[in-house]
Amino acid sequence: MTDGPTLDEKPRYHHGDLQAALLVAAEAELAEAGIEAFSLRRVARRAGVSHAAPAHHFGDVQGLLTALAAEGYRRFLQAQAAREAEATGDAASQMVAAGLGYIDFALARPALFRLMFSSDRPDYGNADLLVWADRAYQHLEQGVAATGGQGIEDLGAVWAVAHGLADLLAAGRLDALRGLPGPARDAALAGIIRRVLP
Amino acid sequence: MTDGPTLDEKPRYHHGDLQAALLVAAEAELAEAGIEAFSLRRVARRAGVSHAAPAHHFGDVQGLLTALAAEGYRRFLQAQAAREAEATGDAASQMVAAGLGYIDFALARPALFRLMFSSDRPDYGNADLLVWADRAYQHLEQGVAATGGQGIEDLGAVWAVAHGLADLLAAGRLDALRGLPGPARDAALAGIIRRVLP
DNA sequence: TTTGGAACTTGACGATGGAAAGATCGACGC
DNA sequence: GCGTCGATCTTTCCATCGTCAAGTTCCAAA
Repeated sequence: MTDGPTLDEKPRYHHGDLQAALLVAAEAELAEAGIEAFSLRRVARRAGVSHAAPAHHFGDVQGLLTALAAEGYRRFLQAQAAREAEATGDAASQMVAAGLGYIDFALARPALFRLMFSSDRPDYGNADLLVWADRAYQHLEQGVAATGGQGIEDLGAVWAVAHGLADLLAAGRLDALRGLPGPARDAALAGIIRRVLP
Repeated sequence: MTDGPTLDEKPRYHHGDLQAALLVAAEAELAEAGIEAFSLRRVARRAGVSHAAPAHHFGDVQGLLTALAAEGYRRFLQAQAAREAEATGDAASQMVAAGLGYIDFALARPALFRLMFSSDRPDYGNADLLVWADRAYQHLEQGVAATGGQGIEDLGAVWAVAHGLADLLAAGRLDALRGLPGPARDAALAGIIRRVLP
């Protein structure tokens, strides 16, 4: 990972760090084409490599999309952490912040969000993906517990609003809300999330 | 549409009602394969017709999926109406019932639900699809207004919980809730929905 | 320096969606 | 009854896709 290939190297037979380059290319492809038009061969072209090269690192398309989804959950947690860092320390505010981070992520990377939450293509038996998805779930669980929530009903309520807002906004179904000026939008979303807190 | 072809007719060159037959086949294909593996040629085979036959009735895959999505919104409204008919007449109970119908639909036809809410493939410029999607939106708007809701925040709150619950449950992400015995599940879901009512 | 394995390429296969061109059929005018 | 014309459906062809098998290039350890 350290001292990777610089930009002005002459083309070599061995790429150097194809695995990472393919992930970058795949994310770009996903963002531009969406999951439903995602093409492995285009990803390979994007990375300047033959169409069969990805197989060696990821097995098949599913392998690549699985790795991408796992990476997605990592960023997903980062987005929530970023909002939480800006919020006051009480449990309710932290929970609201996590929800806003959830929504931030969906709006910033809608195709990746869809890959993670509305696609059959990643392999949810994969250990790495499971770990990161589970980490995201546990983060939610802890946040709900901190606000005094108990049981699946409290957890489901918080998850559902956050996820529902994220999914609808990312799909362009709640443009009246999305179109609000930044702070007003945040306030409106925060107000909605607060309604379901225990 | 009346006196359509009976089951025991000999195979004819002209199908009789291919348009309808293709929609039925397409829904089966969608339910079995999902959107991401949906194959137009398999739909044609299912309907006992050449792979190019659908083109004449729907143009291309997008046309067929668009028609399917429009049909989906019709059923979606029916599912909500069914729950509303069983509920008491006060506005809040009606709103909760609509939410339960929303969830019923997503659980009964997850792939169709995903086509309608998480796919780029239908053509949302299509007039028929727009009409039905809009009808569903208006139904929600009226329900929220009846409970005294005003503005995008009240509407967004109700839509988000219902949609979030539906999407997460359909994706198998809230199995602890889904696994509850029928009445207990309904009660839990109703409790969650009530939290966001104005 | 040799050599074995990892990284990558090339070429092939079956499946897909769409376009083009031909075959069949029903309905309407005469 | 008889054409004929447009709608319906089939056949054939093409580019693209994902995967597989076999070959090539390169690195690094022995």
